[in-house]
Amino acid sequence: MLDPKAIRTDPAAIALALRKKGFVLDIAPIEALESQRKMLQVKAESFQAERNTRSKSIGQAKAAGEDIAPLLAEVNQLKIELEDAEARRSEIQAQLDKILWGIPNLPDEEVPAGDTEDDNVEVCRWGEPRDFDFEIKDHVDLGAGSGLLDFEVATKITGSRFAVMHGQLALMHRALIQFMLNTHTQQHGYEEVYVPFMVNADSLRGTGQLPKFEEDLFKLDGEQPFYLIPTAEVPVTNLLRDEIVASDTLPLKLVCHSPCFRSEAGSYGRDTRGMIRQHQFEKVELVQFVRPEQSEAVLEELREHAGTILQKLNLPYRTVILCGGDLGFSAARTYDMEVWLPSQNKYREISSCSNFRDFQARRMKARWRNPDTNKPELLHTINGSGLAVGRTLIAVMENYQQADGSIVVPDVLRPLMGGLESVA
RNA sequence: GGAGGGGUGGCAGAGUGGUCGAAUGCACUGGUCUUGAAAACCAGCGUGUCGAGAGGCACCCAGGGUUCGAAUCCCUGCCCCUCCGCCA
Repeated sequence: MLDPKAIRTDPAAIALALRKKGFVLDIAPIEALESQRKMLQVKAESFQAERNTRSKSIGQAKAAGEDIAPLLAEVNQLKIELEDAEARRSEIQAQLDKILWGIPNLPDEEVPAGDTEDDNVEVCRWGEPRDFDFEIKDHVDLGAGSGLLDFEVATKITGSRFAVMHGQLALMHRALIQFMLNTHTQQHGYEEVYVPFMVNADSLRGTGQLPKFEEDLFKLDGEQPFYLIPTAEVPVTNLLRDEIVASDTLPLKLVCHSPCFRSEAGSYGRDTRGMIRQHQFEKVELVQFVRPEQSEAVLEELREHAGTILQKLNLPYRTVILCGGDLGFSAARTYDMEVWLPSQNKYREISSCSNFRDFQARRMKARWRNPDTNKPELLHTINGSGLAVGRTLIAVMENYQQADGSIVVPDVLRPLMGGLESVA
């Protein structure tokens, strides 16, 4: 959520900044509702003040044994007026909230203009795509050849956009998770957390998936209105919802492995082949809570942490900064890390690292006590995948494939796979 | 699943429907004392919002309701605890 005060003071500037994200902010209704809200609030509060003092004097009169009937008659009219003003105020406030909770975060100055992913700007590149001297296969054919990756049986037991992995491939998938967690906890200073994979609506509102993107989520149909998490970002970031943390707990760096569940509504026909776009996938997520002045530097640091994984796996990748139109609802700035996929002859997203500034923190009231002012202030939140495990597995399969269809196990994974050198 | 008991400030823990935003203790911050520290003593110490300020308003799990007035009464939900049953 944006600072309502900022919207009040300079709505035109906010609207201009949001245009870069392709969001048209209609200022007039906000200003109209805001002025009504203010008027009604002042009115309602003065009625409340009046009621409070009168009620007190009734109490005193009663204690003194006086007749309170005339006082009661007086205050009755007041009560009716108060109820009316209060009802109108809360109606206006609800309308205002509906608008405010649906306004996306402001993009940073440095975010390039543009509408689609084609307008994203490459900022760096690492590694050289390998030259193959044989006809390459994609991960689907590689998996079918070895019998270790099966989409048909997943369709039978559940439906489309699911996969079943067997044997050594399932082992490699698990090793990747282990490798990522170990690296981030042992080398990058993150604390590992395990969290619920179902969350309530408040949590999803906090990080920004709700109220606008409910169709992207899987909602449970049981008695409890829970949702499956689309990313560990949701439960992990909400750890600090409604909390005020001491300054010496910052920066708080958390890493979490979780499954992620996405409905992929609206992406029919996209990436239908293979394991690129699934309803369920594993991800290792990095989340940091920091002092506001540190968030820019920490975003750079965090994307290096994600990059380290790709480098240790020796997978070629590039980093792009998302243009305004491609930027997510809650993000002020996002870098996508894209890994080289030989079968597609292009780079594909494998991590997304974003600075949300105080946008999520304001929605979830995540604060820290600033020792300089001794007042609670909003935190900044930063997160990124480190990495998407399913896509990392695809990248390893395709980049490490051999002419015979086997897959060489990357050096860093071997100790985690009982010394296995090749998956066939 | 059955039967009970609870949810109050960072923690512990009071609170006959009427100066209760809330006693008290601990913790914390500042000060006095001390060579220094501890102890003792004094003072301060929730969040949000409106206001230049004085101060107003709201918040005692959440949402409704009763009342002139609700932390206190009623309803619903959520959560926690104890016992029985069941269970990875």
